[in-house]
Amino acid sequence: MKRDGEDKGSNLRKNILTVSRKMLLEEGFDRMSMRKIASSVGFSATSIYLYFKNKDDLLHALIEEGFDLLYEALSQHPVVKANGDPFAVLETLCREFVRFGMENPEYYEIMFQLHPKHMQRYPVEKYRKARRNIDMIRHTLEQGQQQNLIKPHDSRLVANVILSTLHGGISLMNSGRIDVKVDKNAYVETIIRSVLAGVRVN
Amino acid sequence: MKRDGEDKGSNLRKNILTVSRKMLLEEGFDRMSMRKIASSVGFSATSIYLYFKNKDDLLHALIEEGFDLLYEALSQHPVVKANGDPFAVLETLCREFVRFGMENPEYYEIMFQLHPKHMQRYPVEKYRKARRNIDMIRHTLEQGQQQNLIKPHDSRLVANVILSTLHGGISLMNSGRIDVKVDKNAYVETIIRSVLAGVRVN
Amino acid sequence: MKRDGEDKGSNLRKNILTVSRKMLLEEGFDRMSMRKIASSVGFSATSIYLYFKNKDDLLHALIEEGFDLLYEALSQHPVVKANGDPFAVLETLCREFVRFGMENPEYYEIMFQLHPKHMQRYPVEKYRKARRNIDMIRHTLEQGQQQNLIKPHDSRLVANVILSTLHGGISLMNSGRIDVKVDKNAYVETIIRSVLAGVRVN
Amino acid sequence: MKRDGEDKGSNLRKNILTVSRKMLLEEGFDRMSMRKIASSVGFSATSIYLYFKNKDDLLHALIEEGFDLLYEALSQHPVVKANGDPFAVLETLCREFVRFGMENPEYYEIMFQLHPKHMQRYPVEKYRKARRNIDMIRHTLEQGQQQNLIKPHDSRLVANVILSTLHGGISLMNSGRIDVKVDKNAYVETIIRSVLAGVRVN
DNA sequence: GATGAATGAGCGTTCATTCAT
DNA sequence: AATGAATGAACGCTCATTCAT
Repeated sequence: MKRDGEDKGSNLRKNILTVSRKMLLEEGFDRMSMRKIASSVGFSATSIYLYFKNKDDLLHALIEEGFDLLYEALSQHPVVKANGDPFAVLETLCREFVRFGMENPEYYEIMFQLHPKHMQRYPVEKYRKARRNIDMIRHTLEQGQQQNLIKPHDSRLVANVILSTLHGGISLMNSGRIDVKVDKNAYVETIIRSVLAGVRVN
Repeated sequence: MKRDGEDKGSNLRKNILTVSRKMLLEEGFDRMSMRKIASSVGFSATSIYLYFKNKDDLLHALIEEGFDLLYEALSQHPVVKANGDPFAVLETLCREFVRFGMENPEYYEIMFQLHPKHMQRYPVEKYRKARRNIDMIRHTLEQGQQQNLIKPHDSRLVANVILSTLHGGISLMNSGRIDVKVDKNAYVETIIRSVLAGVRVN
Repeated sequence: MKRDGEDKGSNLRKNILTVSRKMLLEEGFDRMSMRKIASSVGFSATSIYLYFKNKDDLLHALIEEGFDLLYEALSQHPVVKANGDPFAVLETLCREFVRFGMENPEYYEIMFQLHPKHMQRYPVEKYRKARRNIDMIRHTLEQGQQQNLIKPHDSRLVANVILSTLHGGISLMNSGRIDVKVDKNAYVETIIRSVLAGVRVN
Repeated sequence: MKRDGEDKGSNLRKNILTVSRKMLLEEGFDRMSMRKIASSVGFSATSIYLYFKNKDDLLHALIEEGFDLLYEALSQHPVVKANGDPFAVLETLCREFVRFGMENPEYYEIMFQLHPKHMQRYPVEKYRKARRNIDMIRHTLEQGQQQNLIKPHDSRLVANVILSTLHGGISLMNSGRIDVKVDKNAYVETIIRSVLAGVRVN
């Protein structure tokens, strides 16, 4: 039941992350405990500390994974890879972002909602991973601006505004704050269209 | 029967709420504990239970306070009371909402971010207070539509989308997820302008 | 909801006892709390202390009630009142005792099982009430002895033995320690018959 | 995986059981608390949970110990091991049972009086240990029946009745409900004799 | 006769973490 | 590389009781 062949070496680290992720997804962030993770991964509670300094450290690793996953989802999408019409790319980025957020609410929570108290200890170098995603949007905006498809505004600012618009939708959805009488699809669709409309050159 | 709140000018009850709010702001929701509140307010842990049935009850009282405060801020604003140009009213509502969110991050968190798990026990009658605010936006939209100033869309849907756009900005700001290189004022301004532009009849 | 006409005077005392008894029967002894009793009787928690010095005091009053009730059941039974054949009386006393114990398990518990810790403070004068019941058995035995129907043994001793035999049955039944495969009626019947057979002159 | 008990010669585990037993005796079951046990055994409250999953688990371990001890006392008695005259064996079993009950009131209470509420979580496999003891009585009865020494009644039923007769005596004695004027030895002796007389073929 | 305010003590339990091995 | 033993701190909550009014 415990260690089998695969657990050798620092595979344990990966196992811990996998289990944590699962627990995060299934039970939520604050129900995720070191003990439960340890016992679920088949090792003693102490062993986790061989791979993660403390709970925050593990948490930060999870966040990093989340940003990697998101980056993967965005950057590997065919439309994005094709790198054709900046507008189509932008739309894809938006849709993928929303999809990611709604399909991985707990991941999304630690990535974008987690209380700043936990972020103060977030290692600086890891912010880069978080920024990669917004940089994709920004980059796409700039391409569109060069082709006169997108309004010539400060791309950093606009990218952040786009992100926060999408975030608003995901966040309210995930925390059940959207009026039950509102159709979820229409809601998402409206948000995305409003984002695109906001930047498009008329 | 005590513990009902409204009745009685109980200072302790108010103190508890004040301290809780502060603790919420400074330490985040899940670090807010009954015991800490009690000791911080200078009473025994038991005493809190004279005024609040349990932690959720206290939490709900805080949320209610937040919605009252927000409603006050929105409904009492001169421009809103004047009830003139729907567009001006809408802009005011947006600005006030953002201001409220950024000036009261502690309230804002429990009002709009708190995990649904805690909302399950939220007394139904209090939902009305939460809805009052979005209804103001909706109502304004409808007035604008009648005057052909605002696009004729489903007002409920649009009101929710507006709210989530504003929410996205507030939320990311408050949780420190906005690029430090982005000017906060420009950021907020852009969001509000984009909201207004989105609904305006061209 | 609270006080109506009947509560005047020390009727409250009776109400408290009634409610306690109900709570005792429905929820068991250690779930019976002063607060719950108070709120259930419609008075403030403090009011109980006007009528009972403390929880033990209330408990002792309940025990006393129990013994009164038992005495009532035994002494008022037609067969007992008729005071005819001592054997018939003895059988009746046994049956009534068992019935009482099985129909009022929680009462029975505080009367006959409650941890001695609680009995140390039991006021001496109240022991008399407890003794009245066993004295009835004893008295019946002596009557039977005079008529040469019952073996001439120390009646006090035998009465106690009879009581403990019955008690054993009740106690094991009530605490679920009797083999499920044993028919409850046959079990009780056997016990009672064995008690009677044990004292009968052959 | 720890906390399984049998494995490991853990002193602490034994200490916990010893202290619990003592506390049970001195203060009664519902005054027995995990924290008091811990501090009495000289460890932190947390440590108990390294050896027992929870309070019920500890309780069940105590009960099990009790049944083991009782079984030991009964099955290892010379007369019982000799397995000669069923009547002598039966008498021995009765005497040993009573002796055990009176010498180990703390064990006895949880084994035979503890409120069923706590038995609901009692692991099924442990019921077997509880049954072993009554089965010895039953087995002896059957042997006696084969030799025409004991009345041919349903052995299961009779065994249960015998047990409850003995139990009644032990229980009332241990809870101080026996008239102080009754000689304890005569009392016990009478009970045992009445049990034996009840089953003997005349 | 009755209450509201308040408390100290206690409960079972979970948690992240440390340390010696 | 991994563990077992142990802990301090905390948590939400309930309880019997007191006291001033």
